[in-house]
Amino acid sequence: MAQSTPEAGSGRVPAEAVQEATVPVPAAAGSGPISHAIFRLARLHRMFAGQLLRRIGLHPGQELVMMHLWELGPQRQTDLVRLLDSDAATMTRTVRRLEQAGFVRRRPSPTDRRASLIEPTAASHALRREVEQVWSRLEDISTAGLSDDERAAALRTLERLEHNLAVAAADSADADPQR
Amino acid sequence: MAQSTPEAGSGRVPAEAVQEATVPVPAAAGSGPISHAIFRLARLHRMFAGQLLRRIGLHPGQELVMMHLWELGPQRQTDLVRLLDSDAATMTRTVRRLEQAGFVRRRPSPTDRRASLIEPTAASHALRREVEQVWSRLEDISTAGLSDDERAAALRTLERLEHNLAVAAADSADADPQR
DNA sequence: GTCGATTGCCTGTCTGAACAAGTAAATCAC
DNA sequence: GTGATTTACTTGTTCAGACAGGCAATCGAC
Repeated sequence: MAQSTPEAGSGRVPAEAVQEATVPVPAAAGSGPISHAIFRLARLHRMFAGQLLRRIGLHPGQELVMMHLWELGPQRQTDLVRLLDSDAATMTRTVRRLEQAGFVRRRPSPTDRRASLIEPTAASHALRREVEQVWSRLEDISTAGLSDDERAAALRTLERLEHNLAVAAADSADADPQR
Repeated sequence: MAQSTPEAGSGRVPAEAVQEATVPVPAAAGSGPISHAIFRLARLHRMFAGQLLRRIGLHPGQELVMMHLWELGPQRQTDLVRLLDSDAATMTRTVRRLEQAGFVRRRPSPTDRRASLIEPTAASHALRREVEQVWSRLEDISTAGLSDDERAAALRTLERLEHNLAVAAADSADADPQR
């Protein structure tokens, strides 16, 4: 988040200052306004989520692993990778850190000696409500001042952009099938 | 991006498969639908930008530094940090890598012996058009099938969400001014 | 059964991003 | 001018994420 607001620290933040901080890339923004907006929104959103998660002892990304484990029960790493559309290498390290933090435990799979089952610990269940509060807080903040209709419209917009990118990714993926 | 589409690789990707890949977090998504949509959109967008940038020899983030240098001319690192709303430490390393890649050069500031001026090299100017093409391509893909009105509406939506988060960030920043 | 391919997982490496801490130069207060 | 503070930058550490490579267990074709 860097220095957030250099001139702040004392009193109220004027609306212009917020507007300023909202548009950190005024110069090169002319090129792709929507792309730039996605980029900036993503930055802020991730930063905010990171702040909230830090207070409960999780790093961004770890909460998603835990949520899946809480909902679905013990999973192999491969399953987690598929659920999160993540990377096996990243999952190896994320699980190890969660294990070191005491939030998950590994148990050898009874049917496949290559795999191990990752399961949430009892200690982790205390986190669950906090994680849900973080998500709910994030949602409230993001959609502050929006009516139900506007939220539905915003969701459709986001999903439409996502769908466009997903289709393009799938197209370019089977355009060069060298993997 | 991981394995994109496990069952693909042969022919066309059915719409359901795209939809599947579009929603990698179906389970825990019920909590904050908009937050989740932002998260997924951001992931895809970043991944796509990364793919395009990789072909021209840049890593995500580096292109923003270069765009500012091309537009504004030589800048101190502090200026770049402020323009990108980034971090001084990150900027130190990013500039070093761009320097090693031959895209920027450092020159000591004539007026401030603490600072150095970062300037784009002649070699870097060949990149400029390619970077602009990447941004334009990304914009086209993201907004495919949207009318001008819909693009404007999407932009307003994104900026509204961004504004909400920016205000909340500013508020929580001057709520605890211990920094 | 045996051999080859696939699957599950790990390590190494490189990148951005964030935080903490430190150094050196410039600026401000007196 | 002297001392305290601020500024510009660097380094160290830790995290996620992506890619390459590698090992061992499993599965499939034969």
